[in-house]
Amino acid sequence: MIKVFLVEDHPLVIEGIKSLLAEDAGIQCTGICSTGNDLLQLLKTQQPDVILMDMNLPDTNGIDLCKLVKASYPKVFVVALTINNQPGIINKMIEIGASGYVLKDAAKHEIIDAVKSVMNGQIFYSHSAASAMRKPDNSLPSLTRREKEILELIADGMTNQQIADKIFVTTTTVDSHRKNMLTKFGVKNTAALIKLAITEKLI
Amino acid sequence: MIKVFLVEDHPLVIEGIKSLLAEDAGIQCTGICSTGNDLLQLLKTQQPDVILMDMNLPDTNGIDLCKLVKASYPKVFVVALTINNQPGIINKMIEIGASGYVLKDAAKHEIIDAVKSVMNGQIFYSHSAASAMRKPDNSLPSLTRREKEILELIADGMTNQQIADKIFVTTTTVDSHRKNMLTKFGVKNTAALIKLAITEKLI
DNA sequence: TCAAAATTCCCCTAAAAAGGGGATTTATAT
DNA sequence: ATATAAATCCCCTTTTTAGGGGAATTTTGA
Repeated sequence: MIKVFLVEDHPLVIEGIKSLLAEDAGIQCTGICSTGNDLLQLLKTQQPDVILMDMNLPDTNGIDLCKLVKASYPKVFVVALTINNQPGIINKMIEIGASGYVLKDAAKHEIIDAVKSVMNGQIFYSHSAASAMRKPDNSLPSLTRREKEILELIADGMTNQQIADKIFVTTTTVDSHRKNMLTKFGVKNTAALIKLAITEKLI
Repeated sequence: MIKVFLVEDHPLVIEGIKSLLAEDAGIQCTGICSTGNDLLQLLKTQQPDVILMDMNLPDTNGIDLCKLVKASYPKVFVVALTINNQPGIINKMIEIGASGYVLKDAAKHEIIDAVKSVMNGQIFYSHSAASAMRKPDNSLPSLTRREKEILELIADGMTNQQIADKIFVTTTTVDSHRKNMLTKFGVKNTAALIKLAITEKLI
């Protein structure tokens, strides 16, 4: 019997997954919680074989939570659940020790497939996650700490001058970072940069 | 026996709602489809009492689909399902004839409550939808057709000049629209405008 | 039908961003 | 230790946007 924990904050999705898992006699859902903290508490008393973990939790994000879980319980398999298929995030999750990635638009059977596959030591990708990754070079450049900080201030409507005053650098520095970002993302102006940053969840 | 159609494209949410509805003996789910078109086809052969309708479908949006449904089948109650609680959309849906609005983070019982309430002729809001509306003046100005068109081009990185050439107006016209949007949303520059437009799902 | 909203267009100036070229000093990771 | 990346700073010019006025013509909804 495979024991599964479910970490998910949307009651409707919880219901959906519960009822899907219930259809398979070899799988038992032994724990459900809706926050990262709840999961960490629950893990102190019992460990499942597999954790189905939503990437967008109220108190944390999938990357950090997965890191924490794998650090303390390396033998527990983590399968990421998410609505957004960002190849960057998928790779990041696998890198830090997750065993699978299932998009919420996955077909019904894919949840059960995922649980069983990772128990065999395989890495499982749902059909749509796999196709998202197959797309040629979908990997975006990443923002440095400073760039992210500045980009967020730009998105808030601040000018180079205002940002410079706020973070105690000169305007040329801020402008350099801005131009750097335009170049590295291959966009022509700030408007396109902001759009890309938000839709790709860089900020 | 209340007959319910479910229009939803995420298999996991379908499962969740199906299993929730199955818990109530007075409700029967007589049709499930995942696109607006499928719903319109299905309605030709049979009409339910209530339609639970996701607002984000692959081929259409909730507003348009609800309009179409209510135009042909005014006696069918429509309950909107959504993950994002935008007070503007909530009001719009009720305005065009929907009978309820349930957020996907609603508690389990709220789906069944919603179905039963609207059958009694009431307007039903899930707890979180209701609290979203109670927030003082959360309503954002809306974009006109032209403004939306131009804003999308701005977000794609085009300058006033390039947009003007594309839509066959002068640059001053494009600039007027841009400035209008800055004013009506109370933001200082285009970067902040794009951020707001994307996060509020205006484009 | 008729007022309100949307769309279009023009003037002006000042401020900000983009595009080009560099260069130096910290960090940081192999 | 030492390349590599990140962060800082400077020059220059041109383009674009912002901020301040208006005003005419369509559309559209009540």
